[in-house]
Amino acid sequence: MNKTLLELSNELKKNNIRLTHQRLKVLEYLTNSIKHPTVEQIYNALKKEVPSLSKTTIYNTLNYLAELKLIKVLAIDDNEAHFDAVTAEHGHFKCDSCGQIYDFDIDMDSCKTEKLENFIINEKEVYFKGICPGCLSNINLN
Amino acid sequence: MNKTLLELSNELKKNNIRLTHQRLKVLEYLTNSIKHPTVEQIYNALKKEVPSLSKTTIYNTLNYLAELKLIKVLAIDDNEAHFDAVTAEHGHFKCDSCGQIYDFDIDMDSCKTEKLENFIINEKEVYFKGICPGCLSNINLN
DNA sequence: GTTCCTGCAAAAGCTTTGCAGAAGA
DNA sequence: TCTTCTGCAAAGCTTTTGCAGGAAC
Repeated sequence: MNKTLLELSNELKKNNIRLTHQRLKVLEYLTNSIKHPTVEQIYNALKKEVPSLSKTTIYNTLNYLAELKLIKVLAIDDNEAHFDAVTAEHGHFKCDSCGQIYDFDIDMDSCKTEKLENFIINEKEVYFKGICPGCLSNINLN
Repeated sequence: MNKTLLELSNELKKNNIRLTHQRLKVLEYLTNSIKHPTVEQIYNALKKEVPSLSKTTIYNTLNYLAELKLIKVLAIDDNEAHFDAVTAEHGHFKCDSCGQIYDFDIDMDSCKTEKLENFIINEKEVYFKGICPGCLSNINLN
């Protein structure tokens, strides 16, 4: 369940964060994307349409959204952060071969965990890594 | 179940990686530590005993161990990598208040997950974040 | 003696910060 | 008009790389 552009926009307005042209474009790209883009990818995708756009503004916008918990920052990649407009609980699988990140359903409440009785848990991240089916079939063909 | 210094040493020897004085000290520190240290922390802990030690050597050693899957690199912290000599499946909880990382038991096979039938999974990371009991009781006292 | 390692310095890469001019409300 | 934002340049950090001297075997 992706957050819509309208939802994000309204949340920002509520928090007195101005809806500039650049920010709307970043939000639009993020909410339409299923690929958990990086700042670099957002920048490359939008620079034709918004030539003046800077990475600073992208960071600025994403950091606001993350602070308001409207998006998630994924640390699944060693080099750079990926951003996800889907905040509902789900896991992420990163293919070590092609680098693509896939979503998968996971119900953390069904997991047997222990020793966390007196902890307050605000955030749960699940990262799996390996080889995706597409890369697997390519390997088998060779 | 921590890997022992002897186990790690033998594995390195098997892989033709020389057991220098510096590497043994890094291994020793890591296997005796339960706190998932960073490169900075290892460096600060060992520089009195091994004054010439450089961070380059610590990175070098840890990267070898990680490549051989003898230790795990934790991406639970946004700023820097933490290292864990325990490679058996378990989750990590990071306290947003004090920054400490706690281990907890988790049985991933008991989790309801879907959509990963044709994926090869080599690695599973589970990161929870929130407030630990120690910080909670401090907050309540104020 | 050969090979690999160490540690310094420099480079690389992602992210943040300072600030003057521009845009939003 | 007043406040906030943008985008450039520079700085900050962690991590990697190049390389000459040194240690391991």
